[in-house]
Amino acid sequence: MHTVERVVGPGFHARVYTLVAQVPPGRVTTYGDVAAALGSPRVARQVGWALAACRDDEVPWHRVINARGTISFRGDTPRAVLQRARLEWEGVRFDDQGRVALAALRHTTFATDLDGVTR
DNA sequence: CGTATGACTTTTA
DNA sequence: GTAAAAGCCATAC
Repeated sequence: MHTVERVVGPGFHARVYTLVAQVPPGRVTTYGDVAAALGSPRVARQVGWALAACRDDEVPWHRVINARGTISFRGDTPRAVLQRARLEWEGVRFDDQGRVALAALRHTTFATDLDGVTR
């Protein structure tokens, strides 16, 4: 199915994919952590933007949530439901508030391997 | 090239 | 604890 033709377009996306892809299953990370791994904790928005433009099934975008430990969705409810379903399917438990144990599942150990990526 | 928006974060009240 | 405002950078028009 179509492979990703242009993963490395803007460049930023490539790094986001790499970091997110390094997040182990059953674990979650926040946009800020990914942004911080990229070098700037303020680019969290761009991280979300990169994931929004992401159509790569190989990228566990569902493992990326906001700093509140909840799923971020700005009008795309189906997407949030899908994300929660995938996380639950991986073993992530949600509380009554729809939040995950961010303190325990928060993955901040990123190995910036930009070997195969532009750099 | 300039303006507007955005799957966010953080600070301050 | 919640609420509102400012900040940051990239994509889209």
